[in-house]
Parts: sequence; C-alpha cells; structure tokens
Amino acid sequence: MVSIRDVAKVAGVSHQTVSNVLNTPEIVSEATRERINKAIKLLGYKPNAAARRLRSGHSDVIALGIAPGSDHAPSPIFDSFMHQLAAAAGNDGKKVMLYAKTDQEHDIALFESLQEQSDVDAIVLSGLEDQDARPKWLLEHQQLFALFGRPWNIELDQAGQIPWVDVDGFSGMKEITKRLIEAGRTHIGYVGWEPSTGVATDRYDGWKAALDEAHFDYAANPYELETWTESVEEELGAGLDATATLYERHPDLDAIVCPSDNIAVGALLASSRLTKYAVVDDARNSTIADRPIIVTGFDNSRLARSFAFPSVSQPLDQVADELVRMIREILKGVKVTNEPRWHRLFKPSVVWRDVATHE
Amino acid sequence: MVSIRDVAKVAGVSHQTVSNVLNTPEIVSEATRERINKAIKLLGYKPNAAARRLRSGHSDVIALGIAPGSDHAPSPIFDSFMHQLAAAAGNDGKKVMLYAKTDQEHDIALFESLQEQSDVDAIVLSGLEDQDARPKWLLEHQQLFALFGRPWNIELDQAGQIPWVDVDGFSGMKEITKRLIEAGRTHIGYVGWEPSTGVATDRYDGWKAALDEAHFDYAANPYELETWTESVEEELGAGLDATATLYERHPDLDAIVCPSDNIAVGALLASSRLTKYAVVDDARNSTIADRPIIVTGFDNSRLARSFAFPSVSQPLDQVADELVRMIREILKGVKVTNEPRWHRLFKPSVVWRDVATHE
DNA sequence: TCCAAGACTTTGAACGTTCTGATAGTCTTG
DNA sequence: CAAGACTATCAGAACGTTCAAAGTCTTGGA
Repeated sequence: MVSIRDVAKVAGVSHQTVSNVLNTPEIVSEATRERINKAIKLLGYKPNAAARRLRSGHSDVIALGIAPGSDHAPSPIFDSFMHQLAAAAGNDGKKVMLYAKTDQEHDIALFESLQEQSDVDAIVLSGLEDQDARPKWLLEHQQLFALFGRPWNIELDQAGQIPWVDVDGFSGMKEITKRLIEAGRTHIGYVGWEPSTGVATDRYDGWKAALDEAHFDYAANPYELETWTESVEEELGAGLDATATLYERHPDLDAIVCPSDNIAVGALLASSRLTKYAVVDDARNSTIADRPIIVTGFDNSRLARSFAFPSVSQPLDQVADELVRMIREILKGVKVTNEPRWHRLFKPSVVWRDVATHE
Repeated sequence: MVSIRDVAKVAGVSHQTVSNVLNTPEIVSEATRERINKAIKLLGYKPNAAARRLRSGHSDVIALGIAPGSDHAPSPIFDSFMHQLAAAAGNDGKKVMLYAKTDQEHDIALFESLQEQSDVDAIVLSGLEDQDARPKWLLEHQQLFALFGRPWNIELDQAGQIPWVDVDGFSGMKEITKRLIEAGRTHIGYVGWEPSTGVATDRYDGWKAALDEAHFDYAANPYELETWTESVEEELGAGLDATATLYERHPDLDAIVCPSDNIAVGALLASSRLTKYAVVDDARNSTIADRPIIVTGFDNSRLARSFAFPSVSQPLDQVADELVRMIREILKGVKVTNEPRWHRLFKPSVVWRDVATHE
C-alpha cells in the first residue's frame, strides 16, 4: 500500500506538503504541486479513508434508513431518492450508508450504536410519522441530522433547530387541479387519504384551494371526499371502491384528483371503460367516452407513466442536493437557525399526459 | 471521547487486555473480563471504527450500486432487497454503502476509487447485463465481490471464481404454470420478453417445461410467444398490445403466464372484463366470465398484491443472508471454488391468488 | 543594513486501535 | 525438581493521515 510518505519521497518533499496538496492545494506553490501530482499519479496513490477519519474525526458518511420493502416504503419513488442522494453525496465527497429500519424504537437503538463509533457524520431521516420521537432523540443526543419531509408535529421545531427539505404537496395538488380546470373540467372530485395526517391534509388542501380560487360552487356538496385506511397495500383497491361510490353520487364527474399514483390507478380502473387502456369498444358509453374522465396522481411513479395519467413529479435531485448542502454546512459547524435556508420547500412540477392524444 | 486506554485505566489493566476482551474474549480470564466489561459500561465506551479500520485493514463495509430510479431498476423489488441486505449485513457487524450507479464504464471508474481507499471490503453487484465487463474487471483487480444474479456470459466463470446467488426463474415459472394446469387450465399462453437474454430465456423455458411435462399438445402452434422491446417503461403497454394480439389468434386462451408483474398487469388489462377489478356488469361476456382468465406474474411486487393475481415470490432474505455469508468467508481468506456453496440458486415460491375467491 | 511580513515548507506529535513479541506465572511431565 | 508447555497479561510499535507549531527563504519598507 502506497502512503503519503512514499509520494513525498518520490517528489522530494515532506509528507505534510503532500497532505496539503490534497487538502489545501492553494497554499502550495504551483511547481511543487505539479511535481507532487505527478508522483501521485506515478505511484497510483489513493488516500486511506480510515486514517483520514481517525485523525480528522469525521467520516464523511451519511446514514439513511430504508424501510422493509415496497409495502411500507414511504413512497414508490424511494429508490429514486436513494440514487439521487448517493449521487449528491458522491459529488460532495461523501458516502451514503444504509441501515435497515423497522420501527421508531429500533431506529433509535440503531442511532445509538451509529453515533459513537465515529462512523457516521449525519443522518438523513425520512418517512417521519406524525408523532415521531426520533428528531427529538437526535437533538437531545446531539447527533447531526436533516429531514426529508417536514416535522409536522411542530412543537420541537420552535427554535427552528431542525433542518429539513420537503416537497410542497399543497402546491403540486393545486397546480394539477388548476390544470384540469384549464382543460375545461367542471366536476373535479377528490379521492384520497383521510386528512388526519400532515401530508394527507396538505394535499387535500391543495385541491380545495384550486377549486376555491376558481370560484367553483358545488351548491350543497362543495366537494366530495372519500376516505379510507392508510394501508398502502390496499390503496389501489380502496381507491377503486371509493371512486365507485363517488361515481354513484356524482355521475357527472369528469375528473378525479388523487394524492398518490396508487390511488389514481384504483380510480382509473373504477372508470376503466373511459381510459386509454380499457376502452373495449363499448358503444353504450360513447357519450362519456367522447370526453374521457381524467384521473391525476402524485409522484409520477412508474404507474403514472405506464397508465399514462398526469401526475405530480417531485424534484428529488434538488431535494438530495439540498440535504447534502445542509449537512455540509452543519458539519462545518454552522448553527441551524430559523432562516429559510434551513427549511426548504421545493415546488414539484406537473407532468401532464393528455389521455386524448394517447389514444 | 473515551478510548480503550481510559477503560484500561479504570479496570486496572493494560489497553491490550481491553482489546482482547473485545476481539478474543475467550483468551481473557473470566474475572478480568467481567471487570473490564463493567468499566466499558461505566464509561460508555464504544470502539472507534476508524481506528479499527486503519489498523486492521478492513472496513466491514459492503458496497451496493443503485440504479437511477424506478425506470431502470433491475426489478421492482430492489428496495426490498436493499433492506434485506442492510439487515443481513447488520447482523454480521457489517454495513452497506450505496453508490450511485449509471452505466458499466462509470461503475468501473467508481470501483477504482473505492478499491484502494480501504473503504470498502467487498462489492455486491446486481443487475448484470448480458455482456458485462464488471465481473472481469473486479477479478483482474482483485477486488472482492459477489453477484446477485448469475453471470450468464459464462466464459469467465470457468474457474468458478465468481461467487453468486440467484433465484431460479426457471423453477418459479414452471411451478406457477403447473399450478395453472392443476387448476384445470388447458390453454396457457406466454407473454414475455424476447428470449435473447439469459433471464428472459430462463423464464420462458420454465413455462415451456411445465407444458411439455404435462404433455400438452398444441397441434400446429405448440405455444404462442409474443415479443417486444425490453423497455421497462413501456412494459405494461407492450404487454397489453401483445396480449391483445395473442387473444385474436387464440380466443380460447384461459391463462397467461408472464415473466414480470408489469407485463402481467398489461395482460390483465387486455382481458380486463374478465378480472376482479374490471367486471363492470357486462352481460355479454358472461360465458367467459364464468371462468375468468388467470394471468400470472413474477416478483410478487406491489402490483401483484394490488391487482390480486398470482405471482412468483423471490426469497430475498435468503439471498441477502447468503451474499453476506459468502462475503464473510471470502474476507476470511477462503478461496472461491467450483463447489456449489459459491453458486447458490434459491427456489422462489408461488404466491397463489384465486381470482374467483376474490370476487 | 536590518527587520517584519508573507509565502511556502518541514518536523514531530497525535488520533485509537490491533499486531508482534515478550514477560511473568502456573501447570504438566518424566 | 527442573524443563518445557501453556495461560494470562503487558509494553511498544505500527497503521496513514491531519494538526499544531516552527522553520526557511524571499521580499520590501524603514
């Protein structure tokens, strides 16, 4: 194994100068720097991460918890997020370490072991639950971290001590609903989660805001809302059932907004004769088929692409970059404050897919 | 930060004895061991991973590449695999590090940087392409690794130098097809990828084997095979189209076997009136509806659960455990041989979902 | 001519662990 | 009882880097 001292010997300088070339090249004269770089290349020197960590006290490693599987994943695009985070971290000379996450308690036990091994510099926490003990624990134990997702149970956050990055579900839902209105839709239903959690309420409010802004006036029933359990496993089926019920009450529906692609597929299937895929030359529905119902989803996952319905796309690359930026700053010792730079809300973008043109 | 020497001082022993308690407790007398353990607890000592790595030369870290996103993921259950791997590694005192993977060349550049930093002990490589340069590179550069997935381009493997774990697609497809035969299906079609890659051929052969074994005799056309591009993005749509074509030629089809859940959904939609979700009181199809067509998939992903069709489930926990076991052995210095223990093929299990009972 | 300041480089220590070899002390054996 | 083998422990070196401080050389102003 070739060390910094071998390089120094070849370049005819001291080991420290080599170290300087690697860490603070600007303080080394150009001539020496070039000579050393040549020696580095010649010998194929690669810095030893372990030694670096031991001495400098930080590991440049970010820990990320991963949920058991597709079922309990906070979102169907979590794998995409992981990729983006790994890439963003890599650009910053950092690495992402995976830990298998189960429940809150187990997570905390894990944090405990991570913390003191000087193994991990910071933790990215995602998929927060509404009453989540983890941020509090991390704060108390002075473990650096950043959240993907707002801490909806705000109490803690009074001092603005918790850095987070999130995607503005409200805005996304509002935009895609506005888009439906622009497309001439006049009876736009909502099929989604019971608005008891932060995320659920946020998205529901987005749809409502768009309708209010357009001065929709649904007489007695301003809008219909169907609710069901949060079970992701059953989202599709639940979406289907809820949509069917909604149709019965409002046969004139011409669009349905959903807060997830899974639900959207359910809604799509409930109105299957009217969509791209399920139009099976069924003459009886021709009147409605002329103007097929539009269902929209959220996340722009593979489902949205496959079934070709409009959806809201999260800017995961920006989220990842921002998380890494925050962590970099925190590691540098910058204090987290109430300033907006520690609480970033990214606007998602609407990915429109015109059902008609796809025909 | 509390070190091994602090513990030693409190326990009244030398630092080396503390080290022994941690690494080879059996050579320390029980009395001393207890005393030291008490001191460890008292001081809240946690070993410093960086120092350990520097001295011992290994990091106990396994690197895993992750593809850009849902689109290019080798399988829809990759996130589940990651979780299992992280868990299995954790049980063995190891960690999983993520690296963002793009194409083969870029991957190799990355390996290069990983390799010499004494940052990573071994690499788990998955989603191999048919002509994949990576295993060869890793072998040549003496970077330890193990594959999830067989190296289909076998040349290299002559010496059995490549350790791998895989799931037996052939067996899975055969079993699920047999299950269809047991269920009384007599016209079982196949809609899948063009059998040009290893995986595609493997799965196709499984279906064929089951039919052959049952002495199916499809007169002129023994079986129908529809092919299309491998684009995952378009799998569902392609599956739909191919299935529609197949129906035209074989109106008497009563089952379709697919090598992926995505394709299965396409096939399902093509026969939508006949399925659980799309039965929209359409009297005209009652004769067929009495005995709805069964579509089967592969991976038992969320799609299979949502749409409630039978699928083949991969034992990812076993795969992960086995990969970690292999890596542990390799790190111990055990040479990879031709013995079956270095090339494990796990049998997947059929997850049956009876369309009728779901009605 | 001298000194201070600046630019660059060097020296030695330190990070916390494991490895190597050595030292007592105890047990076996003939 | 002495020699050898084994047990339990210890002391110092080493891993490869960065930190802290000091050293050398050049430059320019007094």
